[in-house]
Amino acid sequence: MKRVTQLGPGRPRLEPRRRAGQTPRAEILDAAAELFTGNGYGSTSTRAIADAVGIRQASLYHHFASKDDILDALLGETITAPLKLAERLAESDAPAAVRLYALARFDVSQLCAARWNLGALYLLPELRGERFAAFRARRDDLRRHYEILAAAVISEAGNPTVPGADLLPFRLVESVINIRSDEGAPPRYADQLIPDAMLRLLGYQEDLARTRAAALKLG
Amino acid sequence: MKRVTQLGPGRPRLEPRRRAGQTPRAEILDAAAELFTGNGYGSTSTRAIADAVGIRQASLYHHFASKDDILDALLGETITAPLKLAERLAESDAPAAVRLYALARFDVSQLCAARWNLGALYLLPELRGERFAAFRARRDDLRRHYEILAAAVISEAGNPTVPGADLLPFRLVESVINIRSDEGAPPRYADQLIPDAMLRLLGYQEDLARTRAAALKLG
DNA sequence: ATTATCTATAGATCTATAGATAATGC
DNA sequence: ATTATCTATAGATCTATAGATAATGC
Repeated sequence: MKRVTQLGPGRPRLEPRRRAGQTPRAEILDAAAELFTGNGYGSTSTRAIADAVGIRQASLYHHFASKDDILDALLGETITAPLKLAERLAESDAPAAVRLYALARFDVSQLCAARWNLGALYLLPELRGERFAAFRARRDDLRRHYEILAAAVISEAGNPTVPGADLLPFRLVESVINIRSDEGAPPRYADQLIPDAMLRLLGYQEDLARTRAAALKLG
Repeated sequence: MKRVTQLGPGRPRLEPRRRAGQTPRAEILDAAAELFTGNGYGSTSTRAIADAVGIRQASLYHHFASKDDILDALLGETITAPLKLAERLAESDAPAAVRLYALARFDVSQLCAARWNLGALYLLPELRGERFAAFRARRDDLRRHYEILAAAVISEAGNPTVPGADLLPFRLVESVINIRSDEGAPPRYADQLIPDAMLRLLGYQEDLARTRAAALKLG
């Protein structure tokens, strides 16, 4: 009879599988995400991660060369999809407000729906090092996409607005991370509240329901 | 001749003073703030703090019982002044928009001017524990002051706005922390950009220059 | 043969305590 | 006497490596 703990080659584990994920790599990432967001990155030991997976501490090193590599893999996952959408939207000829709405809505939905609030790790001082330069560059890219779209919305709307307002849409999206962290859950209807709020802030006066509908077709 | 390293009783240090602060306690807090915001909380050892101050690791324990106590003292400092102002403004009979403007402007100015970007520590998962319950309660208080003022602005302005918008002023203030972290410096004129933006978001249509002037008299 | 795990451990930390020492201040 | 520092160290970690073992798959 086949044991549920055994999915392929390799010496069997002493403990049954207990984490989300079909591969050891996915199990490790799920456990690390829970611990990093729950107890802190620097305060989480490789032993704690291994214990949460149900393997020995040394076995982690078969899948990741270091704790940094685990963090990098987790952060990378969060940025790939929105960045890809941003690049696709940059090619679109839809109005800037519709494209910004689509990007923000997608990004907010992902931040709300994710199993763990990984966005809370973006402010980690540990990310300053060379090790995470590639991650920072991709995140900067995403931020620039927001700023370009925001500037275009301001210009297309043609209404007076606060100078520097183009910085704020990206930060409004990030605010979902803080709300989720403080209140234990994302705000209700965040995927509507945040995009609506950012367009109003940019001086956009058109009908938001229509803009939203157009954005949904783009996404 | 009196040595500069000696400010009072106690065995002399082996190394000269080098940190901001007139007391050992202040020197330790300054060094810890630099390291916590630069390298991460969990990744900063008590030895690293002591080295940055120029004392022995064990000497820290004469001033703080644990690393947690150092973090708590740092966080407490950041919240005291804005909370005090919020309590004073709650008594005022000025229009809600003026009071919200005054609070946000003060809070943003402090976040921008602070020697270290301590706000970046607010998302630390380490703060979830019982140890930091008092800090969390004070921060929740401040957040509620923002939400009450924001709801009052929406109601006084009487213009249509996005449902849930009352959550966002507090988050716009926090965005200064993220901008400072990502760009290395606070946004120019943040103390005007952020309060202006939040009032517009709440549907406030009056003249912002006049509101700002009234807020400055209140502060 | 390849893979994923295991056991064992080296060497480097890290936090916190005990107790000595060298100033000031009464 | 009081204070702030020092030296020394116990005991508990923590990361990463070396090498053995027990599966699968060809």
